[in-house]
Amino acid sequence: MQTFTEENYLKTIFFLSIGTDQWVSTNALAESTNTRAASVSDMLKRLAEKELINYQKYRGVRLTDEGERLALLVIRKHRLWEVFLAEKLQFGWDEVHVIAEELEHIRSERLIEKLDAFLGYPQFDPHGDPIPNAKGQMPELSYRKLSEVMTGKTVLMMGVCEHSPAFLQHLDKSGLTLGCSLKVEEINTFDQSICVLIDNQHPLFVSHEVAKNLLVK
Amino acid sequence: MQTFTEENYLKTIFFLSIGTDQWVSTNALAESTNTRAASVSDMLKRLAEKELINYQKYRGVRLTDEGERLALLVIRKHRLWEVFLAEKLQFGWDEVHVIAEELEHIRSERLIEKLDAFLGYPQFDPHGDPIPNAKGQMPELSYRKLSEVMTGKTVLMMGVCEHSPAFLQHLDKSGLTLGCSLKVEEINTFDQSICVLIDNQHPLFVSHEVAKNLLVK
DNA sequence: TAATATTTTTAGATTAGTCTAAATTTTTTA
DNA sequence: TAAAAAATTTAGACTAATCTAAAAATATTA
Repeated sequence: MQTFTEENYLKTIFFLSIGTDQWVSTNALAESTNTRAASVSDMLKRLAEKELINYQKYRGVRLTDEGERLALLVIRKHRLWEVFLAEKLQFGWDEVHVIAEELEHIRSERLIEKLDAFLGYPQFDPHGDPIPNAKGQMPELSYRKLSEVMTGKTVLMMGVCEHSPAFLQHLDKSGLTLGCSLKVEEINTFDQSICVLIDNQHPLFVSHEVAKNLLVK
Repeated sequence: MQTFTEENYLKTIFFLSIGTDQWVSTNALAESTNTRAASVSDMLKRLAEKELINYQKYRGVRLTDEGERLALLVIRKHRLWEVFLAEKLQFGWDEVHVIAEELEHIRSERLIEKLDAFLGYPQFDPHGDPIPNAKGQMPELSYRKLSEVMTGKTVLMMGVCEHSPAFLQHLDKSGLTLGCSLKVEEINTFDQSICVLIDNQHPLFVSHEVAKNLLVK
């Protein structure tokens, strides 16, 4: 049985590992968890003791299979609660993360399985992120970024890379919602900004900064 | 902002104060919180420091107005979550308490107000206990115990005193649910056990021990 | 490759919440 | 009402999670 803090470390290590086959560094963890490197070192010893991570002094950490399974179960809970908050309680997609950060630590397997059923076994959270299954497995998704799409192509908005409220509120204001179609009309060579047509109706100017953070297929 | 532990102490002091105008004793708190008297003394100093209780050494504690308000807000959250678990997730009334003990500490006013709305502003939790309002006020209910009802009278089952899973499961097995009508057919003078007629249909034998824990009107 | 810079770990403290054992206060009782 | 019993508090210690400052290891660079 893990503490809240241990669960948060596992989750953080998981996210920092994604995409790289590198070991996660102490400093990266300190930054992500808003603590100091010394505190991270302490915690890593504890997690290694419990065999949830492989830890090599000065070299970094990796999740063990069990550590990854636990991390994914926490992420599963987080994302299911986000769906609940957005769909049932009408919270905005920019608001759900903070509350789910607390709810994800509620310990009851039955609760989460019943919640899953109540929500109709959703596959994605309100940001388009996939929801791991009860065994702690998550499908690999291979979406492109909008910034990589060629002029003239039409794609569907499937998710976001950036999850900050500020970014999500910006998308709301721009009329960019999950599932909308985006036709790339023009890419400005100067600053990589893009003109898109949303759902074949509304034109929109999208900065490169934003385009880099939109996942499409 | 209180910690989980502080919130639990406030809640416990509140429940131990109900009905009596006595001050709550250190030992009573130690028993309720499954800690030692010494630990309680420590915590009481902290809570007194924060002006959430009036604490007189060796004499006991009382909640201040602010302490009572906070206790009632925790109870509000607890009971609203219980309604959610029972009505939306189909948990039994014997299962909801344990999970709500964790959910009651989630910190978001907006969450609890939206949950309240989602549930249709329920007035009672699955055990018939009243739900405090957002200001931290709870209606006084004056129900009798079934053990105090005269032979021949018909009453409605409104709540329970005892909340243990074992007791609630016993009621389930007996067919005693909130809102059912109970006609007292006979009271055995020997052991105070009672014969009742449930909903004018099924006869049932009720021990004094059970009757003492059923609230009726 | 030696000197410097960066990263990481260790050492030693701190806080919340808990404990046991001993001291103190209050209550009960003879 | 003094002695015994019960309740409560204090003293001192422990654990988890954190911190700062210093030491040690690794990486960079001239």
